[in-house]
Amino acid sequence: MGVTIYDIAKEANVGVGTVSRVLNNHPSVSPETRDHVLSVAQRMDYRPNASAQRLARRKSRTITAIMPYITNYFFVELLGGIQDYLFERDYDLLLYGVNHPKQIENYLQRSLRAGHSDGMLIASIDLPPDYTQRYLKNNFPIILVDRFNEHFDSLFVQNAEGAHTATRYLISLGHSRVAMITGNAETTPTRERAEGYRTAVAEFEQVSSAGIFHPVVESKNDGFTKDAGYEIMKSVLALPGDTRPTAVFVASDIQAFGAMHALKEAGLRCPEDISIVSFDDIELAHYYGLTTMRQPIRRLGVLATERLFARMDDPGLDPLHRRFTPELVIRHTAGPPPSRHHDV
Amino acid sequence: MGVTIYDIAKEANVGVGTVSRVLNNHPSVSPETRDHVLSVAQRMDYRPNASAQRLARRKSRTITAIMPYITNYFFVELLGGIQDYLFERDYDLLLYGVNHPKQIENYLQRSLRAGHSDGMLIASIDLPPDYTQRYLKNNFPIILVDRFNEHFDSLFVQNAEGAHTATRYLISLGHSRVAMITGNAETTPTRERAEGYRTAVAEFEQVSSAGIFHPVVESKNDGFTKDAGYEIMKSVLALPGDTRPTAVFVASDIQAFGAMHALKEAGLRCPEDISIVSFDDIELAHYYGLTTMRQPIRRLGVLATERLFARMDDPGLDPLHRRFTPELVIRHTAGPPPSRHHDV
DNA sequence: CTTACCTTTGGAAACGCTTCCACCCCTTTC
DNA sequence: GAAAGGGGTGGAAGCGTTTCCAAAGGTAAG
Repeated sequence: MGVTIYDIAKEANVGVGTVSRVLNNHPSVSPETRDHVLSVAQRMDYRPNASAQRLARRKSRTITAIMPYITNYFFVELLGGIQDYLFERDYDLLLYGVNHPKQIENYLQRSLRAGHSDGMLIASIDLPPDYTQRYLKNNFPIILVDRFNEHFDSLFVQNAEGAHTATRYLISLGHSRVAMITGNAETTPTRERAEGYRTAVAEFEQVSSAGIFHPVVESKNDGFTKDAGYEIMKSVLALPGDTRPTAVFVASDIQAFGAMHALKEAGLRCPEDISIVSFDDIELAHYYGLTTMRQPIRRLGVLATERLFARMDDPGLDPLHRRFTPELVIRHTAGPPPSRHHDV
Repeated sequence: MGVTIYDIAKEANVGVGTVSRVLNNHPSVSPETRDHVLSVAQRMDYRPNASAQRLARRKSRTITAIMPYITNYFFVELLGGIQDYLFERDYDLLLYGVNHPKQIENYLQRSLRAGHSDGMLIASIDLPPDYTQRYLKNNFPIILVDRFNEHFDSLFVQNAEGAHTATRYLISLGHSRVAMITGNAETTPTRERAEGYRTAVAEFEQVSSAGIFHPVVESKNDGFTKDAGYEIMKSVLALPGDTRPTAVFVASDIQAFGAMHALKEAGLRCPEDISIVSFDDIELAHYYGLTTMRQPIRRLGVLATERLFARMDDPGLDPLHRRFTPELVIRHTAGPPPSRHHDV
């Protein structure tokens, strides 16, 4: 049906080898032959067959990315970074967006087919152990983003350190009763950020924790939603007066939006009545004056892809584990606790 | 290097045809042969070669999606719909995200290679005329989303009608001096929505327009950003008192957020002092009580993909043009104009 | 004039699968 | 007992490239 290089070869009175060389800009072709073949190809509206090229080259010029559709901004930012890099390299991107955890296994399975793609980026997903083995065995180039695995290149932010910094900042403002609002209990970011929070609280004798609050029911997006933040903050506010925190570390900006809404509804002001520091620094955070921990998401995408190409070039590379320290961005949602505030 | 069906055939003492039939669940294989071949394949850790399959089948089981990274929410929602559908069908998604308009040409070029993908979804992008011809000539299955083209299936929202409804709603509340805030002038959604706005205003003698306001300088995302909304609203507020509108139709939720911020900064309340109706109904709109026109984005993604599969099955289908009417979602940012308000 | 080398070329083999055709053997039917 | 049919199988051909090898022709050196 389509025009093949054989058709071109016949029409141009040359061999298929020559046609192929012309089309691939191979140096050893005379200029006249090149021009002639090119003009014939154009005239016949030749379109190379991608599948045949992939098979013959044993390269797909495609990479796969697997990531959850969770927390939109993260996804879009990361993808933007990845695609910028791929565009330069003329690589295609095969995207597996995870809407439901059950899809992960299926996606990993598909990615295992030979010649499917030349490498893979896995973001915000814990790689199942059996697949760890299989990928290692095939020596398939894999980079983990926002997750750590000793066997693979991993780029991730230091959740615990970030949470620690955020909590210490609240304490440094004078708060002695703090709380944490976070996502579903068993998830990696929640676990790590809670750890940082606990450590910070434990460092100060005079500071006590009013608790770490999770969504009551397992909620979507690992619990990192505005609605979850709203509901959780309501239950925090329902605490008896003397056990109620004056400051809350919220594990994500998106939850912080919900939490602030609950505050407003309860007639409380932020930061005058309750201070909030959150995590992520999504675009809207700037807009709503959120004091938060910044993650360099787009940069993570670019660097991960860069590393993937390095590994595709040289699969023997030792796993590289690169941590990024989130940075405190001070805006207007955290201040001194009410008592002190009144002293001023 | 990898295990091929020839290796399996030899090991299992059968022909390659049989191996292929087993792996593809072809009916005419005896149960014993099937089990035996399957166990050999498993033992040898056989992984089919995707490129070879694509070449031999003349099908890639992949579809391409091209869309701008503009207005995050739209992108993510649409992609979610597309991927849900593809997952069921066991198809892969090749994503070309457009960060810069110059990339479009390159992406279209790549998609033109034979065997690259079985069909394509193009969202929020005007197809260049020369490519229209080329795709038509190849009879390549293409679906347009959020854009209209007579030659291809198109699914799109009725921007003009939506804008018309929004503006009429403001007028029905009693506003007689309204304005519109929108994106960069030459873009399709801006053009269409402005048209609906103009029509609505023209229908009422007693109503006058305070103008249609675009970003002063061309801004990113076609001008649909919070910052643009903020800046534009500031210039609207700078209008002399008697020419200042009491209601504004903002062409996107994201700009409305910025506009509301400008209002707040100027000490004005919404809707008491100035009413706002916007367009899109992104997730946050609900949260901030925005009265807006809802677009069924995710549904658009699902239906577009469904149609793409129908077309891949039968490329002879006549182009289908399906319009979706945006729906007015009344929340709390639009009310009667100040004068009337005081009368109450 | 011979040898050596370089540039350019043609074409076969390989990539790893699917599919079609021919064939075998076993039932069923008359 | 012969003919017809059908399930199961082997293997060749084909998908459309790339790449390697051999060879042709030309030029430079001896």
